[in-house]
Amino acid sequence: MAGNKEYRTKQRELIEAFFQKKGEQHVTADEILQFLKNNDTPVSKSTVYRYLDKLQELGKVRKYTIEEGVGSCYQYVEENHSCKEHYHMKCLQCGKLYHISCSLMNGIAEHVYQKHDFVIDSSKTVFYGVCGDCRRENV
Amino acid sequence: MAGNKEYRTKQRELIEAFFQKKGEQHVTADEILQFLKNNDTPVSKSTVYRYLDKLQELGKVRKYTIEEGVGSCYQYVEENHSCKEHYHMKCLQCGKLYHISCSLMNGIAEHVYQKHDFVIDSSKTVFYGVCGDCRRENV
DNA sequence: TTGCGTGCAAAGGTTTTGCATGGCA
DNA sequence: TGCCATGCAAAACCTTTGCACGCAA
Repeated sequence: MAGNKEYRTKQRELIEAFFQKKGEQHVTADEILQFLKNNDTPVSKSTVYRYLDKLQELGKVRKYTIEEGVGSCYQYVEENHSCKEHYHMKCLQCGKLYHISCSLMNGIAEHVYQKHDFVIDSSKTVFYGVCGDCRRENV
Repeated sequence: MAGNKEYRTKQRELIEAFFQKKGEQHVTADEILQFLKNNDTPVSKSTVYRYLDKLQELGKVRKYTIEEGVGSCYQYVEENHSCKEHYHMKCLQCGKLYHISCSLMNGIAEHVYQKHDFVIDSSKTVFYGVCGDCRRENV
């Protein structure tokens, strides 16, 4: 038959707990690994990656590829704000990643769709520039 | 002294020729490797990656990370169209690159600066999504 | 001749996979 | 008990690096 059982295991609970703790922050596979190792509850790489894939399929997590040499980022999708759209801004100097979500920014996708015939995938779109902190430091 | 010599070699000419041929399409390191190998003018991986880095530094090529398992994409920057004042939209399906410039889009940078304390570098920012042509084809 | 560019192979990092074992239901 | 999930190690991937040799100027 269609063997689609899903087991609830300790490892999966730990991984989800880490995501909950991080809220809407981005998390890398390695951060999960390290955190669990430091808490004396190590989980293997394969398990993390496999479960990350599964969570992504289920729509509970989004996957981003922002910079290379660092690995992909994963972000937990809260049940309640599942459709919350937002963009990322990455500072080219300090490398920090910011989230922006406001009415103007959230209207961009609609505008671009209406006027430019293009459907934006905000999860893959990153604004590059320089953040305020770095700008002030540079003076 | 400031030993900043730049040699013009056969390998570099071949790589640039490939970019020229591809126009504004995106290209992966592997595509360059394969194309040159099929043309009986193989070039080593190291050379491709090293020259790609150099081209990027010189601003002749832009580097994007779109999907993984595929590697990074590189796009040739035509000398004449300096794409400074507007944004790019890249279709994730056909790889085509579109330019958008309109009052609303051009106001984004100002808004983000005023409200989010971040200076956008529009030349490095790319909107990812699906273009109208591909969307209609998918139906 | 000078010193930048190249090729090869090895190393680097992240992610995937095969297989035997473990553990949920 | 039946399967799914796990862990380990090895492999697969893309990319970078060290070193000796080649080649443009």
